[in-house]
Amino acid sequence: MKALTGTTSDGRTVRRGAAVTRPGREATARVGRDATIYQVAARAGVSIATVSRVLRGTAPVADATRSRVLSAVDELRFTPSRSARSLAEGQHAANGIVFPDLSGPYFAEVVLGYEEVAAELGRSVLVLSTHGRQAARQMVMDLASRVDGLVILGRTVGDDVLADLAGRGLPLVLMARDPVASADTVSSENTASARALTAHLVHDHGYRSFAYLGNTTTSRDTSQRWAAFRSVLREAKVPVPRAPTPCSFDEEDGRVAADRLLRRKRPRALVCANDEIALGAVMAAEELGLAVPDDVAVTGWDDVMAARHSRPGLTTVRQPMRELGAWAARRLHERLAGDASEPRHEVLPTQLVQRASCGHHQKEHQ
Amino acid sequence: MKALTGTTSDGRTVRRGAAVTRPGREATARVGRDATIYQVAARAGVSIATVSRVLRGTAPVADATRSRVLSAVDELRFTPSRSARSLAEGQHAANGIVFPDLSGPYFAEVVLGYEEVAAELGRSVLVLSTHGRQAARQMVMDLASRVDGLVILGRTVGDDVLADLAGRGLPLVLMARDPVASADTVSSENTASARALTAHLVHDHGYRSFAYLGNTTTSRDTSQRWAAFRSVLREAKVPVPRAPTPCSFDEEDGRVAADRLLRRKRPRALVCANDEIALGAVMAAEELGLAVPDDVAVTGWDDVMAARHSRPGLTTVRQPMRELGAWAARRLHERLAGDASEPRHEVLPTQLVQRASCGHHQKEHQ
DNA sequence: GTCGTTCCTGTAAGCGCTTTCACTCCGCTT
DNA sequence: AAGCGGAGTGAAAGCGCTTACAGGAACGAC
Repeated sequence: MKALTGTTSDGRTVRRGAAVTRPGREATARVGRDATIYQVAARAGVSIATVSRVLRGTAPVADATRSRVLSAVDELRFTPSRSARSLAEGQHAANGIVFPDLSGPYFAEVVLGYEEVAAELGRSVLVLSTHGRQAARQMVMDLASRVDGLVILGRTVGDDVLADLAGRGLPLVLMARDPVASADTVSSENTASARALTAHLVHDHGYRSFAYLGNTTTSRDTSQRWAAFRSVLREAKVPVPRAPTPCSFDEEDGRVAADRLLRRKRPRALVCANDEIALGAVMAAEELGLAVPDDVAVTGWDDVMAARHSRPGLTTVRQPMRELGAWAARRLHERLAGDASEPRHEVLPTQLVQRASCGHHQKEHQ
Repeated sequence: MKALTGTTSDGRTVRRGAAVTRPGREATARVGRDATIYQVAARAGVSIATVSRVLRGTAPVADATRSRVLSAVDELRFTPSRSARSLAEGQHAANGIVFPDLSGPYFAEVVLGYEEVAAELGRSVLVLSTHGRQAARQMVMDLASRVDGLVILGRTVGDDVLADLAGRGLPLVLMARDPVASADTVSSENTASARALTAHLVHDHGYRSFAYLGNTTTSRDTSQRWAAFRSVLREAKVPVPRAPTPCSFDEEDGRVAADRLLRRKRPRALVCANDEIALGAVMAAEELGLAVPDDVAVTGWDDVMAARHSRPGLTTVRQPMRELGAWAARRLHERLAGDASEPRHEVLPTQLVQRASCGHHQKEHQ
């Protein structure tokens, strides 16, 4: 290492010095300039290559050298710069998840399941909620440049964006969305369970007039449920509502929509696109002096916590929210590990949960 | 631009070529190599500096040049590399949020409020849930190297980690945690509302025997509530429980803890550290054939959705969960914008929500 | 005409890592 | 005694941007 060391650290010292005095850098709140690998190398009397090797364990390093490097790292509280590493490696060791809105237990649970597995696999996770903003495309593209792979929920962004992303070779996992390009997809089962739910209402309870609450254009999940709902009614020769009663996916909107609906007609059963709408609907019914389920039956979807505690207990369909996120995280990881097999389209099972809001049963569950 | 252009693009072309053929790069799933600023520059017949200027708008560029660059960008579907930009700028344009666990409506709402504001301010957000993992320190440090600022909830990590982070000049906002170093903090009001809640139970309802359910060591919030609860009892000369009944913050644990407790003693009122525990406790009471609130009163904290829908309605204290996240995001942004003023310690107001689970009132809130 | 000025643009030096290549020792074989 | 292979290390080229600095050109003003 003779004179070389000196040269190295000197050369670098000059650079650093120049950088520090360099004007024009906006004054961020950052104060204590982090140590760089050059400083560590200088202190340990080795080259930066060796420091890197010690830290990453990519090549044998003599014990004596290693420990010198390690103490230098320690003394300087050195933490390698993530962006420099990413730039050099061409990887981020991070992946993202995009959803239309984080509100509501559904998205929260999905993100939880995702984060847990991703963290386990050593990947950082970036979240982006588009909130239906106009700038969604831009935001997603920006996110894309920070990650190695992306999970996208529902119809957050258009097919063109997906195609663009896929075209860049960015591994994608789509959730609750129709397959696009070469991306993997995960969703939970909708058709069979929506059929089972509707059949239960028609055949076990004998209801003959229905309404469906919820938007069916913003999500593949709900449009599938709506379609299954209709087909069961049609097959049973029960009047089929022309269209769903539009309503966004929160409680207040469910309450308002149900209130308006119940003042006009009086369907015997309200099938709602998710639990929050359903809970809002129950509230609206009670405000109008209608008893649930005796005057009007109500069902939800998801089986969120409040569904279990509400009065009456809400009949709903449980979907494996965390598992959806977890599956996506695992699949993305496989892709990033080099799996180039055909896209997979996973459908996770759901479960009909009968409680009191849809009517009284023989063996009451609640 | 004469021969210069040629030189530039050539020189770069050689580099790129070398990079592409360069062996050893692990085969990630990435396929379609993204375009770089060099290719855009070559195509538009300008230097990379000009491309950068067009894209960032940092200096005047002739209209003709600008449009040539823009078309090149378009044709090549160029998206600047985020890591290169971060490295050059010394900034990430991202910030992170760390919490012990994402489960439960509380954390979900905080994160939502945070994400919404951060995104609005043009910052990407990284989330990290430590899940009480051993590697928490490592994970947080890793996260720290990817962001310009960090929000940390509760006692996720030790003071030493915080000091280290702060020492590096990383702006920090602490939530629901005792002030440390020079970090800003936000929390919601605990003492006054816990006093009001307890006083209501003692004075308005006249209860004389109490239990407190929930861990008080893992969070400043709950330990403050516990302290306030005790002091009101002491002042009212009501027997004070020696210690809280330990119980983690989920429903199932609440149910189990309450079940065990109610089989031994029979406190007249159960004050719970959050709504989930309370809901679990209500369930346990009912399973034991006890009526809520007639045999045993129960109160929660947070006012999550299920609290409103449960039977009986849960008396609780509403805390501005989203606003906590939003405040943190805004404060962090101010810090990053250069605000170097004294650390702020914000306390957001809460609100006592009286429903039926604590006993019957004159004017029933339901 | 000459001399600022104002506009545009290019050159090149970083930013802080990773990794290839080359080279020096050493201990062992033949 | 010459050769070989492996272990350990350093030099330097990249990774893809941003930006200070240095002109060149066009335009008025005197």
